[in-house]
Amino acid sequence: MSSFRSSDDMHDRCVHCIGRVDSICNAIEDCDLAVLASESSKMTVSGGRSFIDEGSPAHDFFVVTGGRAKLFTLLPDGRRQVTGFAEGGDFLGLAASDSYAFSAEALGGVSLCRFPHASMQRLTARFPNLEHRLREEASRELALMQARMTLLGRKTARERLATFLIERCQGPHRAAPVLKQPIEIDLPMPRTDIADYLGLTIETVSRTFSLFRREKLISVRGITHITLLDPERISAIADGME
Amino acid sequence: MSSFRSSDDMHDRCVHCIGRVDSICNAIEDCDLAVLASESSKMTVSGGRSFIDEGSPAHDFFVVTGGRAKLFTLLPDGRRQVTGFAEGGDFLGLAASDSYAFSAEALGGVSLCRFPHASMQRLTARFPNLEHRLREEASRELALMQARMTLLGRKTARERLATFLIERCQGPHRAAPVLKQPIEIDLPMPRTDIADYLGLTIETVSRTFSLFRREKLISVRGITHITLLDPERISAIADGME
DNA sequence: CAGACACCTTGACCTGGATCAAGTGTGGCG
DNA sequence: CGCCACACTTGATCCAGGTCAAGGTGTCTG
Repeated sequence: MSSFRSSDDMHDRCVHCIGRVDSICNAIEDCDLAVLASESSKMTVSGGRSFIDEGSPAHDFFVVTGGRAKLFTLLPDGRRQVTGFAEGGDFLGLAASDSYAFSAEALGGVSLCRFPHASMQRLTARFPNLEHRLREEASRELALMQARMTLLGRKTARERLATFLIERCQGPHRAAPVLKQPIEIDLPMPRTDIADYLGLTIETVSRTFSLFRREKLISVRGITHITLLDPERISAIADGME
Repeated sequence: MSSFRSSDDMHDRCVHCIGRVDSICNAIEDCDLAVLASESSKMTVSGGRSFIDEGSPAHDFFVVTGGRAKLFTLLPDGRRQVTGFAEGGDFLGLAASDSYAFSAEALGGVSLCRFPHASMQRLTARFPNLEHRLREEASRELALMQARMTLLGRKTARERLATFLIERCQGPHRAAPVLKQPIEIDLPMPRTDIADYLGLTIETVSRTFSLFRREKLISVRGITHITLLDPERISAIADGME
C-alpha cells in the first residue's frame, strides 16, 4: 500500500470497483469508502498461479475484482474436486475455520482485493452491517452447496452437464436466466476443470457435449463459445425431468 | 410462549440447555439469558415428521437440543441426497436465502429451540457478538461441505464409508478423534439414510460394511452398534491412502 | 410364541461412466 | 506457410457400483 496516497485516491479505488455494487463492499456507505480502501489492498495473480492453499492458515479474505479463478480441493493421490468458479464480485475465504478448506488458482489472470482478517475485524467493528452482509454471503453459498451436493451425489452425467450450462446462464447480479430463447455463453475454463467440477472425467464431459450437439440442444463454436438452442429443455434435463 | 412465566423460569430454560455450551447461544452472557429465552420457543418433533421443507419460506432458525434429525434435498423424481445429520447443539437454517435450501426430518424424536428470523434480528442488534457467532457457524459448515463435495465427486464407495465412520467418531465439542485404540460408535440412522448421505445405494453400503467386517476393520453388533477395530487404517482409507 | 412387518444382507447380472488408446483440430511461432 | 504442442474428441473395452431378486433377522403384536 502506498501510504503517500491521498484519502481521495483511496476513495476512488473503491468507488468504481465491481465489488462496490455486487459484493460485500455494498454494506458500506460512500462516505466511508476511504476506510474500506485503507484496510484492503489490490493484487493481481497471473494464469495458473494459486493464491489460496488448502490447509494453510487463513489470514485473508478476497474480493474478485476482475478475471476468474477456480476453487478446488485435492486428495493425497491427486484426485481433484473443483468446488466452484469465482468471478467479478465474488467473495472468497469464508469456507475456513483456522485454515482454508480449499485452494484457489487464477484461470488466466485475476485481480483481487485482499482483506486481512485483522482488517476485516476492524471493519466489522466499525460497520456492524458488514458482519450481517458476510453472514448473508455465507448463507447464499451454503444454499448453493446444498444443490451441488445433490448434483454430485445423485445426478447422471447428462443432468450434471445440463445443470452446469444453466448455471452459466445467469446474468449479472445473479439474475435468474430467461429460458425462452437461445442463450450464448462462454466457458472460459478448460474441459478438465468442468470435469473436476462435475465429478466426471474429461472424456465423459466431451462425449456429453457431443451428444447435446447431436440432439440440437446446443451449438458449439470454438470450444469456449456455446449457444443453448433449447434452454428450457436443458433446464428440464438439469432438474432430472427427462 | 407462556407469558405468565417469571423471568427466572425463562433464564432456567436456557442455562441448562446443551446449546448454551455447544451452540450459538454461548455468544450471550449468563445475565442476558432471559432475553434469549423470551425470543425463542421450545418444540419437539416426533420420529419421521419433518420440520423444515425445502423451498418453503425460511422463517426460523433452530437449535437442536436433543435427539437427531436428517437434512436432505430431493429431485423431482424422488432421488434423495442427505446433506447432513444434526444432533444436540447443532444450528439449523443458515443454508437459506428467502427459502430453505433443504428439508429436515426428525430421526426418532428431536427437541428443538426455535428462533424466528425477527427474533434473531432483535438478538443480533442487541448482542453484536451473536452475528459474528452465526458467521463463524456458517464458515464451519462451509468448510465441512467442501470436504463433502470431494467425497461425493471423487471418492470410491469404500472411501466414502470409511470417511463416514471416522466422522461419527468425533467426541463432544467436535474434538478430533483419537485413533490409536478401538472406538465404539452408534449409527442411529437406517442404512437408507447412510446411502443417501454418501451418494450410494443401500446395497453398496451393506456390502461395504460386510467387506470391512471380513477385513477385521470393524465389528458389528445389532446393526446400530459398531466398533472400529483399526481406526487408523480406516482413517487412511477415508483419505484415499490405500 | 406365531405371524408379520420393516429393515438389512447377499447373490446374480447389468450398465453408465471410467480407462486406455488413437485421432483431430487449432493456435502459436519460427 | 508449415510444424509443433496442447487441448479436445472419438472409439473400444472394462469395471465399480447400480439394479433386480431372494433370503435373513430382529422386534412388535396379539
